[in-house]
Amino acid sequence: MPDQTKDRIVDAAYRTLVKRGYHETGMKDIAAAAGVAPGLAHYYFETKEDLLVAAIEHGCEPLIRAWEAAGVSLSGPMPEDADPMMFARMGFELAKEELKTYGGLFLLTFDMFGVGLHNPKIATAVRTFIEERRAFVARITKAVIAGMAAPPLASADAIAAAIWGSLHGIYLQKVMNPEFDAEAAIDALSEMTIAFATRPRNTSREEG
Amino acid sequence: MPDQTKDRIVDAAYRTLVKRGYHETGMKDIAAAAGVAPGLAHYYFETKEDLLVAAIEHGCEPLIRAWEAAGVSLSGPMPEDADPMMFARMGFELAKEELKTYGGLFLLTFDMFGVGLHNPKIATAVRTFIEERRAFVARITKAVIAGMAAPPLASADAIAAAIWGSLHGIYLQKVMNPEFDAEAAIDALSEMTIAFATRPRNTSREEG
DNA sequence: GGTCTTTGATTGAATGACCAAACAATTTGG
DNA sequence: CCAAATTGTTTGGTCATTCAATCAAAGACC
Repeated sequence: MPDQTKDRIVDAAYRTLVKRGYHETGMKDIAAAAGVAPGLAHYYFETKEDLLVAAIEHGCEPLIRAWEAAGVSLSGPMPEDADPMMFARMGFELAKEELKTYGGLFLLTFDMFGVGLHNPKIATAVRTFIEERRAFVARITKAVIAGMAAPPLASADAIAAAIWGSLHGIYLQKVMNPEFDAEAAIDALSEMTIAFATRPRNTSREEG
Repeated sequence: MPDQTKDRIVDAAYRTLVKRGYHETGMKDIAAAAGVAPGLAHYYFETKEDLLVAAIEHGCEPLIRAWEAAGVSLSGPMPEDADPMMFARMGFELAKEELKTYGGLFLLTFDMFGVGLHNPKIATAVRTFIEERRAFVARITKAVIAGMAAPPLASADAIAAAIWGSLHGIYLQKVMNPEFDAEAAIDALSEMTIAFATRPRNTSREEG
């Protein structure tokens, strides 16, 4: 029952951290939620920080599995045969879906960002978290650009950073205010992005 | 010397909070940085939270003054005579400038977001902070849309939310990793946005 | 098969430190 | 002389982490 216990602790940590936030939940709270003595949390995780990143990874699992069920892997390459524009459209649709289904995860993610601002261990976790996902968007972006009639001035990486950033800026607004219409914002982003990707060659060029 | 002292405390709070973060700085640290007894911080600010929002407002002042020097006020209306596209372009340029000049402010802002996730008083401060700035972007967006040959499907508010979100998503990446090329990302966002705003009428329409 | 030993899991209390806020006392300035 | 400003300590509580002690199960030895 040892591994199972560890999982129980991580799951309890996830639920408690989502509900109360990193700085507002103590190790005791997590241990209590897992039905376990306070000391045991430290037996499996040296520090509270380690438990936070474990909780986030735990929370991301279903989301990553959803993506792979849709035929995309976070770290793997793009399927050669598929239409990259289809992935882009699907990405925006999935983003809307995720926000509805995994709201707690986004809450915890922004909490982690906040902690990472002044906590070196969490900061490196945040950096790899961001880079991994941004690189994923960049892969799709690159494929889309390859098929554009009028290729953009900006690099695929820069565009990917803007798109990933926009999605997370929208998530932020939603997390801070549940009344906020995140779907409309993602639709707007989708409209702009897709219009840009499918514009005809003769459009007048702009300089940044 | 009473008001002056209060300002000294707010300024010390701003500097300390930027350097060490909300949860890592104590009232004593702030008081010490202001060269003042610990109790005095509580004399002027009931709670640490109040001091945080005061520090943020203090940090935003130069930025707002810079905008007004450029002829725009955060809360006021758009100037009737000016070209809205010019404001849009200028906005992106100013965003790049701000990130270079007021990096500490953005750090503290994201810290505030993180605190606001589970702190009601800060949460309302964050919501008005976001709404104020998003409304500002929406005003420009509305004016730009009015001049578009092919008006968008999305509402001005939704587009503004996507653009404001994108900027802050880019700020986030920069704050979490100083190596990140935020200027390139803002240029990419600018290119996409302006291309979308200036596209000709006959572009094929997309559905979200 | 029955004791002895080891190992890892688990407990719950103790440690040591920190901090926001409250407060009583002192100073300053008008 | 009074009120506002300022001090520095006290209070009351929290929290991550440590640690010695218990427990259960699995071998090892006879």
